[in-house]
Amino acid sequence: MALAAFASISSKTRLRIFKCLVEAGSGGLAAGQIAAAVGATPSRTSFHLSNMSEAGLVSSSRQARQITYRLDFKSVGALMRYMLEDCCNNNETVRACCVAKDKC
Amino acid sequence: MALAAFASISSKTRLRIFKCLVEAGSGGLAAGQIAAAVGATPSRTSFHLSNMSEAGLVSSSRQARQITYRLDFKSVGALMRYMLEDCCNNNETVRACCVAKDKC
DNA sequence: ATTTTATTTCAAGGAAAGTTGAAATGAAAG
DNA sequence: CTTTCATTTCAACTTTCCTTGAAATAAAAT
Repeated sequence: MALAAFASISSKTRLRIFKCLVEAGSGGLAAGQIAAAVGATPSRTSFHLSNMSEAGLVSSSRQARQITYRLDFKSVGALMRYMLEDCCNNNETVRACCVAKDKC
Repeated sequence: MALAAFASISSKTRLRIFKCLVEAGSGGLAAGQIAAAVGATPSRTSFHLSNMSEAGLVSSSRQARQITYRLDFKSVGALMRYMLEDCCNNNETVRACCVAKDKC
């Protein structure tokens, strides 16, 4: 799942969608609004959103005709934790960057 | 640079190399040792190492015939910070996961 | 029922990345 | 200066991913 998440956010368009959804917060955004915000076609946006969904980065729910996408902040947190703990073995240099900006 | 770094660690083999270099610590490992450790051919390993080098994740230096690769822990820390700060806008849920395991 | 709006799915073509094995480089040793 | 060892580069092939535009689905309004 971590590999898929890393692959997902390594696309320029998807990282833009990601940031967009961070700004939107827990309320999320409809697919069409996301497409407009990042300047991509609906079908391309839909493609990228389902990629992000498979990677566990976003969740979705339908309200009438619109489908709202929300960033799964817990899942993103778990990804960061995986990186820090499982990949970096809690390395101090890396950990310090996560705690305070000036340590980095 | 962040995009390249995410793309780099989204490959199974490269993530294995990454973990291998975390274990090796600041002393690093020679290319051949890395290849043996991850069970990949020298040429494939070399390919992946130069990908990681371009992404800024590792540095290298030659000692006689061997080339030692080291993980750039500062660069990894900066990547984590970028993710937390620039991408996630210091979101509390995400930040909590980086600070303490039980919060995640 | 038909139309409109929002979104997804599909097929096809193009671009990028991964793999392999052989050849090339660079450095030390005989 | 030829051989050996460690690593990289290259070419060819395969696989995977991205993009586009058209068609399909899903829900609401007329």
